[in-house]
Amino acid sequence: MKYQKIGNDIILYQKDFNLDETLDCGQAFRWKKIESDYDCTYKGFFLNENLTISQDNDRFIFHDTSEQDFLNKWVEYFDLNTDYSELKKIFSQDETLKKACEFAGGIRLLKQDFWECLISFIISQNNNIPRIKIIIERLCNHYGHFPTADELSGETVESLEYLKSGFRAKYIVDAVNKVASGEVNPEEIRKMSIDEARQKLISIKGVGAKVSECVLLFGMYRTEAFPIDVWIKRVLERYYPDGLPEYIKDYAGIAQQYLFHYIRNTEKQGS
DNA sequence: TTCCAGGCGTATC
DNA sequence: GATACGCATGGA
Repeated sequence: MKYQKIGNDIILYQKDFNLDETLDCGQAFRWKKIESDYDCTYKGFFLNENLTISQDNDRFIFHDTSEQDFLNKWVEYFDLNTDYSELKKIFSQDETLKKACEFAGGIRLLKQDFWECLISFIISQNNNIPRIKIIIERLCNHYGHFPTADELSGETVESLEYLKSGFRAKYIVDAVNKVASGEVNPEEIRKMSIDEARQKLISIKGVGAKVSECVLLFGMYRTEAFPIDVWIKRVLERYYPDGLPEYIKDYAGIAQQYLFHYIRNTEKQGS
């Protein structure tokens, strides 16, 4: 990893990384694109650490970031110690995945917070990405940050009405209750086999196969997790009637990100 | 007006 | 165990 400290910024040169593809592909919901003189600039959060990050080709600027924060937080969050060239080489043995990797090869899997992912993907069900972002933003504005399970523990369906999250409010309340009480414990889930972890997560009302898979993939870096939503269902029916290739298994979730972005952005145009 | 959105719970067979 | 349907909300 090649980086240098210049003034208050960290400058990183990095391949296989594109901010638009990574921060606006439906895996994280708290990044906003802002105007700048760079190719693009995003402002957002990991937990409640905020960051403004810009990109010019393979040059990245972590604005107002100490070397310590960069190394301890952001290198981890953006998964910068993983060799995505190597992953894409493995994926590209498959024709469809090869196209997906070529279409948006700058996607990286963000190592997000478990709790934030749990709430975010409960909100995501039968919902669209712009509206998911708005609901999460209302929640964060209300508390001044993304609230913890303890902070939310007094909330009810009625008190959450301002979120306009519809039928999902009762699911948020159940997730809060189960996590705040310790019935669902992230540190225990982290040690479980993936099947045990799925079972545990599904015990929360409003968490089913898809949401639990997203929480494991995005919130616990379980790269073998493979969320199947309406788009991935289409990919599987069209390109993988006999199942996914065995060699992607350990990183199926990362492959899923390339496939999700590919089908969603090629199909939208009505091709 | 109707349809749809990174699904899930419930009823019914 | 599989399948059908309702669900809050808001944009297209």
